[in-house]
Amino acid sequence: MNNKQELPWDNPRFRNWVAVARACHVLERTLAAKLAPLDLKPAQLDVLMNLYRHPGMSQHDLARKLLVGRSNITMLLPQLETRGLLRREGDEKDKRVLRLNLTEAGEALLMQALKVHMALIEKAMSQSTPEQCDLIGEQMRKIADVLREA
Amino acid sequence: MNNKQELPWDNPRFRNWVAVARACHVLERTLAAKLAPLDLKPAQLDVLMNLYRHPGMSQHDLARKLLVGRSNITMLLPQLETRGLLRREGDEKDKRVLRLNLTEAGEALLMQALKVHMALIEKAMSQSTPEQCDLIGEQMRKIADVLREA
DNA sequence: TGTTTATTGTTCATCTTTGAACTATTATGT
DNA sequence: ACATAATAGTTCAAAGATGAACAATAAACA
Repeated sequence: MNNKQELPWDNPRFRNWVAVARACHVLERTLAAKLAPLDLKPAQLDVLMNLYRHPGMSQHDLARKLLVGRSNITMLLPQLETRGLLRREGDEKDKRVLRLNLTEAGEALLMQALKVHMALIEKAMSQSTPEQCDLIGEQMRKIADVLREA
Repeated sequence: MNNKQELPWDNPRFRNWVAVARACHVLERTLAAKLAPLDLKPAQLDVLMNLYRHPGMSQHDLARKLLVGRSNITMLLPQLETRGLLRREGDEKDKRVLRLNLTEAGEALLMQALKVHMALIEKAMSQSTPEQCDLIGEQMRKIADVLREA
């Protein structure tokens, strides 16, 4: 009666993915700790990074990039706007959308935070050779693609 | 004056790690959706999985395994205990600790949830050859080790 | 033994995240 | 043009996660 399916823990794919998830979790927590002195959280850093790379993007686009709901963005932005790290200005052609841009201060803080983030990732990824590192990135991009259609 | 450090996005390690983080995030969200019919969240599944593998573990040990605070466990368990998925019974030798065990129902639900989880991971990891998959797991375990000392 | 220090689990206040309902605006189709 | 759909952003209540402070128990050690 006991449906003794092959136990996942005997499956390499399962074990290896668990390792991926754990590594992600640990790095995220570590990043949060190292970012604390800048009074910045990982989620906020993600916002700054995306605005730097895509100036003038809308909140909707930002939410999609970050894989979170729009309401999350609405709650997240005021903190950063009040601190003078970004500006929200209405689009002239479409009065529904708000265009987002980093301020000088925002860009400056981002650069500081990126040093921290970068150092952490260096530490993590320097465990691998450049070839291994690229292979990992490539496979992960495939995974994200394949799952987004699921 | 502008400290134009090498921009992270030009750095393969950075780009590749971002891919890892995204893949994790997408899989987590997808898992949450697929687990909804079982009225189970990823965090709860993590609990059941750990109790299955380590019967009788304490809340403290569970928290460490899951990389969360003890209070998190305290808030998480009553839901599962009320549903009859696990039992908490005091250790006789050390009256501080509570020993955790799955019930029959908990084990049954776990098996169902594992099918879902496993299918998702299969889909994700089947993008890679077994060798690539093992390499990924190996590197990720290294990363987790190296960061936990950070 | 008796006192101090550590450990386990809980409580509580706070902060995030989430999704559904809502408003305002634009697009679509007849 | 007009009615209907879709879209951008907000609000709100509920659920989750976090860390500090706390009670009970155990360990260390003088």
